[in-house]
Amino acid sequence: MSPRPPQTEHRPTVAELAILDVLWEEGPSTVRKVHEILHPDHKNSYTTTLKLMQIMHAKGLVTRDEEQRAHVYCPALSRDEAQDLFVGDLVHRLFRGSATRLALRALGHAPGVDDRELAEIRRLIRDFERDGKTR
Amino acid sequence: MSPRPPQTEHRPTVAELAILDVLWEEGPSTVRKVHEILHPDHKNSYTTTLKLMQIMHAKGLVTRDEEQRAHVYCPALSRDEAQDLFVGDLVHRLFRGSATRLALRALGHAPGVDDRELAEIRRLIRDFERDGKTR
DNA sequence: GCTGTCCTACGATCATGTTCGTTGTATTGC
DNA sequence: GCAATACAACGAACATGATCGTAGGACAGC
Repeated sequence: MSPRPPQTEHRPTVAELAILDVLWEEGPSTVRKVHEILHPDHKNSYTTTLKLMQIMHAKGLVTRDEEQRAHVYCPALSRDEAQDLFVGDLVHRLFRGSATRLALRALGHAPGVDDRELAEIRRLIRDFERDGKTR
Repeated sequence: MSPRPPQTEHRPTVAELAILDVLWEEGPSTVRKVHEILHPDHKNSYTTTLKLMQIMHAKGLVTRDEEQRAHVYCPALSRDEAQDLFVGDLVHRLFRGSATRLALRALGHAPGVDDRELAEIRRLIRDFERDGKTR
């Protein structure tokens, strides 16, 4: 019922996000597994992935089980939480604080949604907001 | 009719975005003006803003008119273009490539759009995409 | 028990972004 | 003309992120 512990002070960096993505998709994983999925071509060194994940652990972005010799890592924040963090940033930095504008812009990127449909959704949203819901 | 020159190789950084934001809102501006708007409290030094804008010029993120002693800077990319750059990144990094998912998540942040309305929009989009438009 | 393999830990290095002080030059007010 | 002010241009310093090499310990197979 209590909403959540503080959960994270730091935003994940680009490289960290790539690692979190693997953990979100694959579930609890060792460094080895993450590394093989992320760099099957071995263009990056294993120790790079290791170092990154150690740093993430220090930051509190992941937790780990040290029972086995090869530690098992889990994400400390959900994909949804990360999405909210970055959506909030983007809205603030580039969309003058309007999440609606971001949504419409994103729909412009979506396949299968053309201009006519966009206009329809836009009208819908405008009507909703005009109704003055205060959540 | 030709879509556009290559326009920009580099993504603006956080500090650069703040400067671009001023240029987008205020139109062509001197370093002085940008700095006063960005740091009216003078917590940052003028030369910091200057340096940043010089770097942006070197990167091609802004153009400038050097006729006057105080050069006048213009953004080299529009807000819309910048939005597309970052929306594309975010969709790729955090939304498994689905711009629609980003849009819906963003609407979750929008004031005046409640869950019932979100569901309605979601259904609408699903229907659109089911129709198999290939743009 | 030795050797090779796999793991963690850690320091070093490099790239990039941000901040600021200094210098030199133009402009303005007196 | 001279002093004060405003500006551009650097270079330097610092912070952060990303990459990698090396060292040391556990563990397997022989």
